[in-house]
Amino acid sequence: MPTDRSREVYDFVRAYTLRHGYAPKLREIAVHLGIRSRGVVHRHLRALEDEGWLRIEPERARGVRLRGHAAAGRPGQLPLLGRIAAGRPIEAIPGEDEIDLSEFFVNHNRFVLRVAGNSMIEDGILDGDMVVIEKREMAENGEIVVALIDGIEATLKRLQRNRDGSLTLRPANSNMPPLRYAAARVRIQGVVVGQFRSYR
Amino acid sequence: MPTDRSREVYDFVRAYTLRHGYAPKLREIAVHLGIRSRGVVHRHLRALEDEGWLRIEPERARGVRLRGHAAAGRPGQLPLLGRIAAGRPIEAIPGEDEIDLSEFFVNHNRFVLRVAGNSMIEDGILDGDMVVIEKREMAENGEIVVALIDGIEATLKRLQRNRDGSLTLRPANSNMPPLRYAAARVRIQGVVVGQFRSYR
DNA sequence: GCAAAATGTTCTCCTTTTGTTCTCATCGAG
DNA sequence: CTCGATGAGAACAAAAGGAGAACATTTTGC
Repeated sequence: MPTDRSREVYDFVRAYTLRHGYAPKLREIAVHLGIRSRGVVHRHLRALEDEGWLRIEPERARGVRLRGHAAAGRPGQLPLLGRIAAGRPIEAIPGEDEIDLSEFFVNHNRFVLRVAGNSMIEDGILDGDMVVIEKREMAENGEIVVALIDGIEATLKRLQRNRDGSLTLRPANSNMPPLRYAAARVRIQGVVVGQFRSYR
Repeated sequence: MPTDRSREVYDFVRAYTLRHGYAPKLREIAVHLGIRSRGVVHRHLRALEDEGWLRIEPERARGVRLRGHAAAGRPGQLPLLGRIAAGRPIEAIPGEDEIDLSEFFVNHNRFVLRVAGNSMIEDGILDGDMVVIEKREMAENGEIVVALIDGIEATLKRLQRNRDGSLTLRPANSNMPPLRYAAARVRIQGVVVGQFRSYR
């Protein structure tokens, strides 16, 4: 959040909007904060917009829109426009016009790993990608896990539990063989819950 | 940790940050520790920064950022633990112990598309993935773009500009042929700047 | 529909607050 | 005594915050 005063502006806009169903005017914001100048308020709103907290419809009275009411006002939201595919322009998806990234990334027990190597390439996890790991010791069949083998070697593989209690770790790469281990040799460190990649 | 007093500073900064979502001002830290001088607090913060416990954004009010695991729990930030690969346990990456997601995702001119189809599968973009698009009309050679063809068909392809001015749109899928169009038929709507995927 | 009022926007000028950098003083341990 | 840690406080640059004028556009009142 930009600054103290901007935060107060945001809090008021948010409270007002939730109560009335529409945004306050600059003057109303100003009065509430004891500011005489609408220009000052506008500057605060602009700062908030730059950091993604809200959107301003230009020249419109009450033209301030909160970004995503669900996320308790945290940034991390992007408009979800629609599907792209072969055929027709981008369609807006009705009822799903915004995607809350924070819900996905705001973590309880998560961290990021940068992936090296191509062992999971057929699952779309490429060299250099970031994977979001949720720290836990248990994992279910078919989940992609960070497994520590013999306490010295950590890998990213898909987990398969065998009937005899042993574990098979399957790479997603036809050139690499699945590896089977006694349960005692493998310690699950976490499970992949997300992945992302930056193109620049 | 540098010294006892620095530890007290750090503890307060951490507690304050986790509770409020933003860092305290130097003055607030000083009051809490019974110090009269902001300069003293600044010296402690500098010492903590030198040892990697936090980061100071210069000249910024509330510009102290916790680093590493301390930051976990704040939206937009996840600890970046290190690389995972074949061989040895997770290594911490020195100097890169934190990744700011909000900087990447929260942006003025971006939106998300859900990808349908497998035309970019060899670039690791799978059916159902989300791609982050930055709205712009220009794109450079080799960038992955959202292209609108003849005003009716939007696709995700890698852009190649040919010498004669025409454009080639290359799928990342050996089963699909590259398509060549006159420049007039193609309108770039945006460029892929990121991608992510949720595993549940 | 039209004019007046209100609203949003941009600007410049100003004060206060904050972070930053100093120097100097104190105190305790080795 | 010397050194390091700590504090006080002054001085300064930058950021944060505000006032108000001027203007364009929208909204409102009739």
